[in-house]
Formats: sequence, C-alpha cells, structure tokens
Amino acid sequence: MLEIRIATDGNAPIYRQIVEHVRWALATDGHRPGDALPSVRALAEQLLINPNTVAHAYAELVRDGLIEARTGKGYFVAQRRRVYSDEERRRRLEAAVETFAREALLLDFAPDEIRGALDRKLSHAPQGGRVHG
Amino acid sequence: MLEIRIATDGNAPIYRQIVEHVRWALATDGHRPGDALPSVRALAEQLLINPNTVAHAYAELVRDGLIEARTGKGYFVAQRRRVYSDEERRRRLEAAVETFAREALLLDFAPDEIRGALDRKLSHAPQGGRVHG
Amino acid sequence: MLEIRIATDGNAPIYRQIVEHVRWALATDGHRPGDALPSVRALAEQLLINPNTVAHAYAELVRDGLIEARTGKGYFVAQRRRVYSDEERRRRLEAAVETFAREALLLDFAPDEIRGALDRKLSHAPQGGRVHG
Amino acid sequence: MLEIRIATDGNAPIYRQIVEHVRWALATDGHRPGDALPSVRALAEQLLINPNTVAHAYAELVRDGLIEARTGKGYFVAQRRRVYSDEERRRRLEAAVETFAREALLLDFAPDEIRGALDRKLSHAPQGGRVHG
DNA sequence: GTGGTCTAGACCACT
DNA sequence: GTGGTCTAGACCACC
Repeated sequence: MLEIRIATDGNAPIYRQIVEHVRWALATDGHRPGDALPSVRALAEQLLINPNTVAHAYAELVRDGLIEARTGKGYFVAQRRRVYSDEERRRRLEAAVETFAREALLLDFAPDEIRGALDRKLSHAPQGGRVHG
Repeated sequence: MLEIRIATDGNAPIYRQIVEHVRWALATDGHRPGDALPSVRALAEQLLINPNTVAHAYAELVRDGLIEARTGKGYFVAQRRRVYSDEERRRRLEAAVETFAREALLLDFAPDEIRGALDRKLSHAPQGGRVHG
Repeated sequence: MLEIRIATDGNAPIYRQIVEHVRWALATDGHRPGDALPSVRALAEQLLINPNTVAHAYAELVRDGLIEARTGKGYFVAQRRRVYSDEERRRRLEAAVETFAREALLLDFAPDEIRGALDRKLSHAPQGGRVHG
Repeated sequence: MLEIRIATDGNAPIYRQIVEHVRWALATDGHRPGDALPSVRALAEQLLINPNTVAHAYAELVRDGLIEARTGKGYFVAQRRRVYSDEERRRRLEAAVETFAREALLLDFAPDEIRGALDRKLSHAPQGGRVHG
C-alpha cells in the first residue's frame, strides 16, 4: 500500500519523511476512512528502521487527525480528515522556495544555474508525481 | 547598523538566524571590507540573548570567509573571496535543491508550478555579483 | 579506537588538539568512510573534559568535510572530498609558510638551515594520497 | 635603532612580534649593556599602536632578563642578558616546522609544492637576515 | 573594552 | 542512547 522511500543521506528526519508520505498518499490516492495502515512493526521492518521512529510518525498523524489508533488493532484512516488547505500549501511552498533561492544565491550561483539544477532534479523525480510536459 | 530580528517562534536556531541575517546584509547592503560589525557583547545585549550564541554565529561567518576577527578589536567585513571548491558548491546546491524539490513535490505541486515559484523569487532577488568573473 | 592525549600544559586549545588528532588519525590510520567515531559523551569522559569541548571539535571537522553527524546515531568518517577552493588552499598555505618563515628567521636560522629542517620533516611524513588526481 | 615592522594581517599578536624583534636585535646587532631602548610612547607612535601593547612587550623582556626598566628614565639593555641557547633555538625550529608541515600536508599539498612555497617566501624575506646563495 | 576557550547544566529532537 | 542548541558564568589574551 504505502510506497515510501527513506533518504538517510540528507538531513530530513526519517519520521518527517514518513509523515509527509502518508499525508500525501491520503490526499492523492484512493484511501477511504477506515482503511488500515501498515502496522508499526511491519512498516519498520519494511523500511529497516526502528519501530519507535514509525510510532513517532503515526503519533503525529493521529494528533493532526488524519489517522486513528484502535488499541490492539492498528492504525486506520480517520473518518473526518483534514489535509493542507490550498492556502497552507502556498505558504509552505513560498517558505521552501525562499530558503532554497537564498541558499543558492549565497553560494554564488547565477539564476540560470539554479533553474538548471531544479530542472534536472524535477526531470527525474522519483516520487511518481506528475511529470513535466 | 545591523538590523536583526530574532524569531523565537519558529524552530530555526537563533545563531542560524543571525548568520543568515548577516550574510544577507553583506550581500545586499553597501558594506565594504574593513567595516566593523557590532561586538559580540553588544549584539547579544541588543537581541537579549547569550553572548555565546552570537559568538557561535560569528564563528561560522569567519569560517565561510565573510568576516574576520581581530582579537581585542572586534569583527570586520572580510575581503570577498571564494572559499569553497566548485565541487563543494555543487554539492551544496544539490543538497538544497533536493530538499526543496522533495518538499514541493510532497505538497503536491506540479513541476511547472514549482518552477514558476522559483522564477518569481529569482526575479526579485538581488544579483550580488559573482566573486570571480 | 582513537588514541587521543590532551596536553594541558601548552597553550594549544583542547578542542584544537582533538581536531588535529582526528585529522592525523584519518590521514594515516586505516579509517574508511562510514566508520564510527567515539560519541561526544564517550570521548568527553575518556578525556575528562566537558562534552561541549568535544562537540566544538567535531563541529569543526564536520565543516571541513572530514566527518559527518547523524543525529541520534553518532559521528562517522565522511567520503573523502575536497572542500576548499584552490585559492583558499593557497591562501592557507601562504599563511602557514609566512608564520613558519617568520618564526624561523627570528630564531636567526639561515634559509638553508630552514629548508633542511623542512626537508627532514617531509621525508618522514606519510604521503596520504591526493584527493584528486 | 629598532627597525620593526608590524604585520596586522596575520594572527601573530603585535606584542609578540615586538618581543621577537627586540630579542633578535639584541642577539645580532651591536648593542651594549646600558644602551637605551626607544621609550614606550615613542615606539608606540612609530608603530601606530597602543602604548599598552609596547609596555606589555617590554614587560616580558624585563621578565626574561634581556632589558631593565629604570623608573622615570626608560628601558635599557640589561647587564647580563640571556638569549636563546642553541638547544632552545633547535627545539623551537623543530616545533615550528612540525606545525607547518602538518598543516601543509593536511591541505593536500605535495612536498614539492610545500618546498616551493617556502622557497618563494625565503627568497624575498623582508627581515633583512641572511639571504640564500 | 575586544574576542577565545572552557565548564556546567539544561532542554530538545531523533533513533 | 545519540547529536543540537542555548544559557550562565568563568578566566584568559590582546588592545
């Protein structure tokens, strides 16, 4: 069900990557309230990480109301779930692009080089999202 | 001279905020090599933080070649020079674009939307001029 | 694993001594990328110093690209790479040779004696291999 | 009498530069016990530095027995002065060359490049000492 | 006054 | 357990 790839090289916390992947899956794929998520132990084994890390991610999703825990049974897609509003998505994109552009400019790259780096990255993005063109 | 405001709400470390503020100021404002920065203690008082935190930030700026320390005198704007190798700059750009693209894709933006956001940001940014022609 | 001895008598800062020891160890001993270093707390206990001092030293090694930090796991030997630009390396060599030559000349050694001392030292030094061919 | 050039760019403390210059001058030039040194104020004006710095340097020379202070009159070359023994000179040269070689090798320079840098420095050494050839 | 180093101890995020 | 950040306060060298 969940296709998650963990990048251990970057600085992105593993638990955050899980949270974002689940959040994205729930927003785009055909999941219905009540559908089961992989168990903490199963996902941990699949990703070769510590179960605590998965539990941490699930706890955050529960707190945000996207999934529910049923003790002894597992985690399930929540009845009334909220995802990012369009406004929130815009806000987050703005913050991310600001951070990126500033860093790249301070590294003394020209705008065209910066655009090129982004193009290369987007052209073979592994996330399976929409592709350019 | 330096107008720095610290945001205590976000999770950005204080010392990082100082670093970014100074980098930004040096890139955009009319600072010349030899100009003095506020002393560690003075800036700490102004920002109501511990002098160690300011020292930490200044140390990072020294390492990146942007400012110089003269013991007993203070910190001063350094001659502009390129400290990092082209490989290292590429590596850092790659890391930054990876972080940005991942965040944007997880927010479910299409590649063209992402490029558009970057273009808008770059068109407003200060050029700053290359260190070497 | 790391045999570090701290000299409390001289005026060399403790954290610098750690930095130099680790650099030396990485250059001469058979350490491979991915190998773990002693944890900050462990090394601090071993050397009977404050963990902050070890952290300071490790942070400098991270900046120079010799080791990497993985939060929650520890510090590890990084892939060997060249972080600084050729200009920066030249600048640092110039600064070092300036300091050395000044000291030697003030000690009233003749140029040939100074060259001889350097030759003797270099003939005993480990080669270490270039990062790039 | 004293030809001193202060380098404010490097990390060498000014007072140390004065100490070494005087020490060297006393060892090599034709100074006799009882000869007067420039007054603290005069030397400070000549070198464009703070009188405290000169006083600091003179104090160290007094402590080491090379010069004497006569209150209200000034500083004078001491009656029975000691300079560095040959053994001490050797020891200091060894320490300096060790520091230099290590730094240069860690910067990934080849031995020939290191020797070349030293040669260039020695060939136009401004200290007026013996010249190569 | 300035910067540089070190200690002690706290709290946080991550695994 | 790990590293990351911050505070408080000390002592030093230098100007």
